[in-house]
Amino acid sequence: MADAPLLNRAQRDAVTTLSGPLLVLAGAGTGKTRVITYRIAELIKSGIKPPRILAVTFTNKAAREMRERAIALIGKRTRGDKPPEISTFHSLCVRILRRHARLLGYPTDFSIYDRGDQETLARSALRDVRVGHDTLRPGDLLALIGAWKNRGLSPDQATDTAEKEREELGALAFARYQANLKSSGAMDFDDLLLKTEELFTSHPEARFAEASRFDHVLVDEYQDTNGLQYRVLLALAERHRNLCVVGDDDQSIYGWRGAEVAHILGFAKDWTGAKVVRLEENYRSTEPILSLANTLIQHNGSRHPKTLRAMHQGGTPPRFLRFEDEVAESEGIVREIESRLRGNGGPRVMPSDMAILFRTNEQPRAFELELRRAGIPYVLVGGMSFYDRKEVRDVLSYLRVLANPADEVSLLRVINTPARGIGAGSVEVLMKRAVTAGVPLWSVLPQAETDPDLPHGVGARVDAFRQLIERFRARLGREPLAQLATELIATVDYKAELRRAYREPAEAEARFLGVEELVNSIALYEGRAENPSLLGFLEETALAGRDSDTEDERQSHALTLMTLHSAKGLEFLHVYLVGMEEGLLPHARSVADGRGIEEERRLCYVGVTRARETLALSFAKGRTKWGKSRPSIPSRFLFEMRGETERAARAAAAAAAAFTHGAPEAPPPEPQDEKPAKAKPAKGGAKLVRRGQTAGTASKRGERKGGAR
DNA sequence: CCCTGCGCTTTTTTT
DNA sequence: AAGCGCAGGG
Repeated sequence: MADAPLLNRAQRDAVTTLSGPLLVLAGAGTGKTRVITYRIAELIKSGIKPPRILAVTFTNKAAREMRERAIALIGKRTRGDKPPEISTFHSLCVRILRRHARLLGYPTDFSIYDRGDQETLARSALRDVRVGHDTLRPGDLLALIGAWKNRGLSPDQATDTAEKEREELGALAFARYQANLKSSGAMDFDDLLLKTEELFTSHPEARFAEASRFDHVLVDEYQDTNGLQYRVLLALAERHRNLCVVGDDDQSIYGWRGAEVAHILGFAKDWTGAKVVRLEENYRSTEPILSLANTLIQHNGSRHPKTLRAMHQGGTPPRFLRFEDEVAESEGIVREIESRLRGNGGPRVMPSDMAILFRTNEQPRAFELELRRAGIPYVLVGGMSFYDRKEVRDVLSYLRVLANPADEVSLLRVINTPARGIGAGSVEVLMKRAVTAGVPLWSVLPQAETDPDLPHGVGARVDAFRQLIERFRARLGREPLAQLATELIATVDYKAELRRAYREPAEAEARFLGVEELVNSIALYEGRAENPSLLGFLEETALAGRDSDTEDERQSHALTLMTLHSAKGLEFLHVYLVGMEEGLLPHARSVADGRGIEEERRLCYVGVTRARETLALSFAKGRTKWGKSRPSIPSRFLFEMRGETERAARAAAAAAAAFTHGAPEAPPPEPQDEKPAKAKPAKGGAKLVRRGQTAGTASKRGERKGGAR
């Protein structure tokens, strides 16, 4: 967007309307980040003190970027002054809660439970409430709990509203889940918002104090605000009403997480006198790409009607690529990328100019393999992250126990890792003691030595473990954290544990590198933070684990692989949107109701509008799932984009038939001439490139199979 | 208590 | 294909 005019008329309007509620309906690529940062600068110019401005984003990465841009704009003016508060909803709430946790009966050093911890907790809660034979899966329970928390329901209220049996079971497990969180002195992601709301309702003075810290509130990606976030926002902004929200209803892709488009659609009603500014001039994409996006999104019924105008004329038409299967898809696309990197057939391209976008986290596998073979640097955003690795989680759990010994999920994880003779049976005995006494597991460990129910010798081992933790705990804050962590890892001999668990020496070594990397990140944190503390480090890893500075650094010279959800807000010169198939995009689980399809369509729209200069959409005729190959039907969106509504309907019908009968042997989804690869280019002239399985492809595949064994 | 191996399920997106 | 839970032998 470097070549956009300084500010166009609408942008200027949004930037200079300084007070009262303001809704900026900003289409994709219309410069909304620019509007927010310029607005912050304008507010400061008008005399508002920077720290009295709060800007809220959805990801830490977005917050970091906005902070940098804002500082670059206002730098001189704020010398010596505190900067504006720019953070995500979650870190904002953590900061609020740390100040008032005691009022809610939580320790100030409460732990933050991420998705992995939530699953552990969900699993154990389900074990406790199991009735009869059918039970929920942890993932299903978490989805239920998330929905309840979003609506602000307590476990009791959830029980009252439960209708189906699985909901009753879920509500029961919810009660356990929440009780365990509480006794662990821990909050999950939703709790951070929920407890903030609770704080604001039950302690008006705390709410007043927090709301009084700001005169202006700005919110990015407002279309993805859920009920909890909305209510926290309301509490912070309702006094001064200087609330500026920026978003695009066409890019609302978090409905499954409770995001309500209603919030952005109804903003003018919720905030009387709200001014509305529309940004419709797109500075990102070339005209053919944008027209494809416009055609697609017009198939959605419930939306603010708007049409983006391309400021960049000319450009190449998007291409549609057809492949035999997911392996051919990755081979074909990576070969094309290789040739682009060499500068064949056009200007030379850097890896960082390109992105491969997909719907689900299993899709990048094939691409990773090919990219590694080709020696092309890439970063996989999201998915199995560094912090999901077993060895990293183990060490983090040790650290979390040091910070907050009541943290039960972490304590249970490390109490016998590496194995120190405290088996599952003994842990169960200890747990019973804790439950009966109504105290955290940690608090009953001192009595283990004299516990008659523990097998001989176990009590002493439990006590040795407790003393080990106490010893390190006492040293917190007195010496560098990285040093403490290194020593702890050595004392428990975690390296030996890895050698035991991974018989392949190379793998054990690689795993230990992960541990060392974690220690490095602690050292980096200590160097960077103003007031380094164990709590601060853990908070960063929990809230920002997936996007760190180092990740940013890597991304700056590598090709990006990521989900459509992660791609929101970003842009790339060249985009490959892969796996354009029924069941994948739209995803099978979203097809059930009409509303689901619209969100999938928006997701596709987000993908298309990430591209600046070129866009390729690919699909495979078949795809392997659990070792079995199944035929695929081209996505209805491919047809919709090209104005072939009739064919889109047929693809949808074929998909519905294939999914309901669930037959892998279903007849070929549609006659040969239905395939986009054979269809005539639509108006706007999409150029078609066919890539089937060639002899070269086949032999290459043979090679890899041979080589992999 | 610890380890191995068998069988069963798995189908979305994330702060 | 892969990860998890569980049973059975050291």
